[in-house]
Amino acid sequence: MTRAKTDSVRATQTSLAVLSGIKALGGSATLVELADSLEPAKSTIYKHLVTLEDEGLVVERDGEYRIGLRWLEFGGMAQRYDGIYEVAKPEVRRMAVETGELANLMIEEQGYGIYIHTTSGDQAVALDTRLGKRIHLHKTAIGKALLSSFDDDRVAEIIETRGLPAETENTITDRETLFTELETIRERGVADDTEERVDGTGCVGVPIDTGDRREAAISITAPINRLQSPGRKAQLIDTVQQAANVIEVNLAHE
Amino acid sequence: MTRAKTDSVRATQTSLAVLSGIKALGGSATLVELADSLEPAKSTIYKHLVTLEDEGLVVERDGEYRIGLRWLEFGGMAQRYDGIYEVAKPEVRRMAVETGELANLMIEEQGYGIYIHTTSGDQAVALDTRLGKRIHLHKTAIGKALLSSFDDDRVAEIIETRGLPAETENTITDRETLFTELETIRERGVADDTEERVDGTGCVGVPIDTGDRREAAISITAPINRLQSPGRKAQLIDTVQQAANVIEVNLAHE
DNA sequence: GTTCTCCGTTTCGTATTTTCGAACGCCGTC
DNA sequence: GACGGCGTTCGAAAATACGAAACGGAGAAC
Repeated sequence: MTRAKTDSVRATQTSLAVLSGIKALGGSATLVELADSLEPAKSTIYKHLVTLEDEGLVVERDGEYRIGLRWLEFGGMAQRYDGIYEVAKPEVRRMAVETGELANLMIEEQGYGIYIHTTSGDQAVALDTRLGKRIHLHKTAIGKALLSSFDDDRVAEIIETRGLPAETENTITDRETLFTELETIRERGVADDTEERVDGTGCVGVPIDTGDRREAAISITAPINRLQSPGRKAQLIDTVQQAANVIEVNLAHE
Repeated sequence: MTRAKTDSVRATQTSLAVLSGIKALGGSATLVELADSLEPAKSTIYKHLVTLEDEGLVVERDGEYRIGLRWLEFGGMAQRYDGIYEVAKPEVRRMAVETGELANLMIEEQGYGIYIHTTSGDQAVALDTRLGKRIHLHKTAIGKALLSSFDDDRVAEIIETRGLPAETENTITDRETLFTELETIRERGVADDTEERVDGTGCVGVPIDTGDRREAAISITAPINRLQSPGRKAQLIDTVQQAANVIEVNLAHE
């Protein structure tokens, strides 16, 4: 089908396709639903489901298959591998409490940004930026903050492998525009976006100097009406920058 | 009903064995380390690693393979499937803040208990009860609280499939002792343990009535010296029971 | 009560893959 | 300049994942 470098283990890919199928169908699905939406034969999917259930990666309940909690066992391990999560977590929470908005922590992996922690304040927008959510880096302030801490070669490589797909009308889809913006972010020390990923919301984000660990960034997401008030925006930027500072100091002291 | 023994997809199991191998080696490992600790040939493990890396389940960094953040993508989905997580999360946090101890939320799956949320207060013990941690239900107060909300048949089935292995000298390993204890827990409405899973710490936990959702329980973990002071223990029990109440009310109102 | 329908489950033969062990080539160290 | 450790590639043989079709049980329809 696709390019054959060191060709992969097909059965593993099939298993993952089944898992992705469950996810695509909203988190739970019957065998027939999966067979209809996926390529492999029903019996094949069934066999994979049985295998995955044995391993705890899939659970059957009320006649439907859903993602198992075993994923958290490995996920929790990946989440705290760097130690960044544990240091940043209290500061992210403080941002959410102080501002009432949605506060996030992101790490780059394989050219994508992954939210490894999010906390909602009491006026926070309800969004899909949940734990484990994986997005293109160019689509949001926190992702652009991450990109701004990479050198141009690395950014170019990410653009090449992951592309610059649009999400809303405001998403940056042009390579030159993105590089210009990253330069601006590096000068100002803060990234922002206005309805670049989700209509009606925007973010302010800053990168975190993690020493020799993986790059990370934090952000605050807010509805645009609050974000467009200049005083409010300055306040949010201040909060994010202070939090980043605290995290950097604590990381350095570990 | 009966285990039909539709034989499993072996390659998928091998992939998972590789993942478990990485986990067993502390979260990161080289190919040779894995080949030494696992059954399959080096080249086989290598091929699986390449496949898993393509999928984001494994990431290579500094010459070592480690668990990828993609696990959080599915894990986050499993975590919040029931809606229990989001309702309980703020109350668990409140418990941690009020008491300064470690507060936990657990759900049963396939006969095991999985911590789907934990929060540390400012005096909390440092423990391995992290997000996604999977333990035998009989080994800890929160697990016994879960068991106390099941009927005897279901408890018997779990004992049969998962056993009653010991963790410390105080772990309950006898079936009758466990059933007696569960009866006591049902009467008192609260479960506790003293060094039954980890020497030096104990817990108090209560089950949560989740309606028709999956059963859940919350607990507070503390060092035994604080837990053995009667006034303190009563205080912790009170906190846990109140939190459970709030969660139950909020779940019913959804 | 009978038929119909849907869905999970099982069977089975074969072509496809996984698997293994050996060999290769890279890189830093002795 | 050889050595040792490592990730990577190769080819052949064995193992098994796969698909098509059939089974059977539970409701729904009539």
